[in-house]
Amino acid sequence: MVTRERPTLEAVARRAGVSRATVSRVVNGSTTVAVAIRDAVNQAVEELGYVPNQAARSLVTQRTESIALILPETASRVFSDDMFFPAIIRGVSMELEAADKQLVLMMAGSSASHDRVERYAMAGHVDGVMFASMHGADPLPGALARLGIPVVCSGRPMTPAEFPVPYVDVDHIGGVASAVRHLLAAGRRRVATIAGPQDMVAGIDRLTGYRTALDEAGLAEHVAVGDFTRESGLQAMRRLLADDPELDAVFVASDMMAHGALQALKDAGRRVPEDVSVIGFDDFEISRLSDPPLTTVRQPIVDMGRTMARQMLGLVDERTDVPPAVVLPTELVVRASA
Amino acid sequence: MVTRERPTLEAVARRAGVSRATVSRVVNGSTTVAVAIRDAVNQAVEELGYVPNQAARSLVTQRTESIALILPETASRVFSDDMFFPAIIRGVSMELEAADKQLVLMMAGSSASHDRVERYAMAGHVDGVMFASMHGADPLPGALARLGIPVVCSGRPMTPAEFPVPYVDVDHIGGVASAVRHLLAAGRRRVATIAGPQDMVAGIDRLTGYRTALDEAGLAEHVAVGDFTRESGLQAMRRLLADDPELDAVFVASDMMAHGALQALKDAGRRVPEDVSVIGFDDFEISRLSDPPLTTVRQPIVDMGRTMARQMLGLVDERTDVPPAVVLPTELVVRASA
DNA sequence: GCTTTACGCTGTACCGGTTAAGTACGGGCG
DNA sequence: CGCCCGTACTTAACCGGTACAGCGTAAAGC
Repeated sequence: MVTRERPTLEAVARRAGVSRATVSRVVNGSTTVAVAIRDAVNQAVEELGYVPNQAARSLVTQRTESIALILPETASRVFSDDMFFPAIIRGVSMELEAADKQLVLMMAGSSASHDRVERYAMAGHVDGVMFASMHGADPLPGALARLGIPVVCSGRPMTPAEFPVPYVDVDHIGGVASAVRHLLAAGRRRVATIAGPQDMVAGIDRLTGYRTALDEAGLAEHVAVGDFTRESGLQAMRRLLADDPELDAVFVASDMMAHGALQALKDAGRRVPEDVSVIGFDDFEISRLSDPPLTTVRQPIVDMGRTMARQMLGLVDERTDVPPAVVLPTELVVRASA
Repeated sequence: MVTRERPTLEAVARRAGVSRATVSRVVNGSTTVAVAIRDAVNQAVEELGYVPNQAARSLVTQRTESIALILPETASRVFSDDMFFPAIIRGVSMELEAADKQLVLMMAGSSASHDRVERYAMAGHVDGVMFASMHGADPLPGALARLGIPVVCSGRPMTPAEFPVPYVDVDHIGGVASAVRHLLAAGRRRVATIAGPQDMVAGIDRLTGYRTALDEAGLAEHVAVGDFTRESGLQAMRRLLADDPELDAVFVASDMMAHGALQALKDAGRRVPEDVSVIGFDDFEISRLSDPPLTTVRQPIVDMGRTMARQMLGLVDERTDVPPAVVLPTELVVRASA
């Protein structure tokens, strides 16, 4: 490997016949440089193909211009993770790119990798850390924030955090409630739900939304709990049907579970939506393609990523107007299943 | 933001009553340090919570311990991208993590971002660059390699590259050929294909595999071209059926297109696999769940990621045994559709 | 005409590590 | 006993930038 010598400031300075400091000012776009000199420097930069060395720059500025995004390396990978995280990454990446910051991706989950993340952030390798974790009880975000490192989370933290961390979340409760109201407005009266895991904010809040809407209507609730996977949705739907063969609608707390539920309903000879209406949550691409296409609550995942990134950029710039919490709206997407 | 002062080598040295150099040697695990001193230093490190500053280290070692992964930011996002890249990322990430290297993610595609990537790599911010691009005609990998920067590509480059770049690919041709032979062995004789875009290696090679197997059997080929999307698969299947209503099998060059084809076949009243056998390529999760479950050629995407990363690690270590090309095996996964 | 002020550039001290060269010291050997 | 040598540490010179103090020059002020 020939790693061609990269030209340094010094080299550019010599060639342009000025001092290192002047070249630095030109490169960093200072205004107080005479036009003639600026042009000469720029020409030298051009000719030598000079690119500033980031390590040297970081050393003195104490900034790296890069931001870490931590993904939980869920030991048992859930299929929906493969739909969720890419969208988050895309959103984050768009926003960071616009700000000319770099994105460093890290997996965390094991306590070993926890340490890794902490040490990494402490080593000053990044200017801030974003958590795409959906498990809100993680102590790491708070720990880093306590150390003065800018942190943003996706999803409201579950523990009321002694050290509060800015977060962005979506309006689970409002979205679910309006979905359930949609079912009620269509005349459904035996509305069940397949809830998500109750140790995640997303699972909890979506169940709350369901309860809210049912309370309003004075109807009895009917809950089965799944773990967001398709298989668990299938099982949960079977249980619901066994408990109440007459149910006429079900709100399912994730699209993957909803697809499992559709399968169970088909197996049980129920027609969707004629016999049973189904509404999911997520609005993944596949939900447009299922049979029938799934009515679902869309959460703006790419926007979550963008928003996280924007908050992060605000934090690293030490702006004071960074909101401690942003809750993005959800939207009911009506298709054939309800 | 209180950015608590991070302790430096100097601080640790003072506390341990030794010189900076000695602390450095302890931290980097040099053997020529007396046990007593080593322990004293380690204790001081512990007490102060010392973490070496990466920028300072990089400045002198000329290594950053991080590797970039470039994803093409396909302007018109294809759904399958959302299945492919996460798997690549996962593979890469596993391997890099094991080697204690960081992963920097960058999107590229626009020529502006091209520049960005080039400057970024040149700035010495990463030790090497991996391209997860599937469009093999990109000049950037070659350009970086020429500058002496370690580069690895996923997918055989299309242009025979004046400056060769190590790559990892899968055995498209062999996998497709065995899929088609599977169809022939089941007695199918009018075997069509829905090919991928002919400006991508994956599209070209998979078509070649189909042709190879059909040539062997002395059968006529029947080709429609899609662009790897579900919709294009649906359209292509319609064309194939219109051209030859008697066809009894089709190899489809991607799972997404295969799902479109299944739809078109259903619309046309054909039963799968009774009337028409269908085989896809990719083995995405959804293919297990389709109706009928899709027989498909699996490509080991996570392994591709791992392999890329391993090659990259070899390159940055300047090992001489880094293979210029690795071709991973594909595997026919037989389900109900063929 | 001489001082004051502003401007624009240079010199240089850092940033926090690594590492080659230098030094102190104890032990083996002639 | 003096010499040499290896071991284990310290000293100091970088790495490649940034930023601040300082200085020369020219325009403005009186």
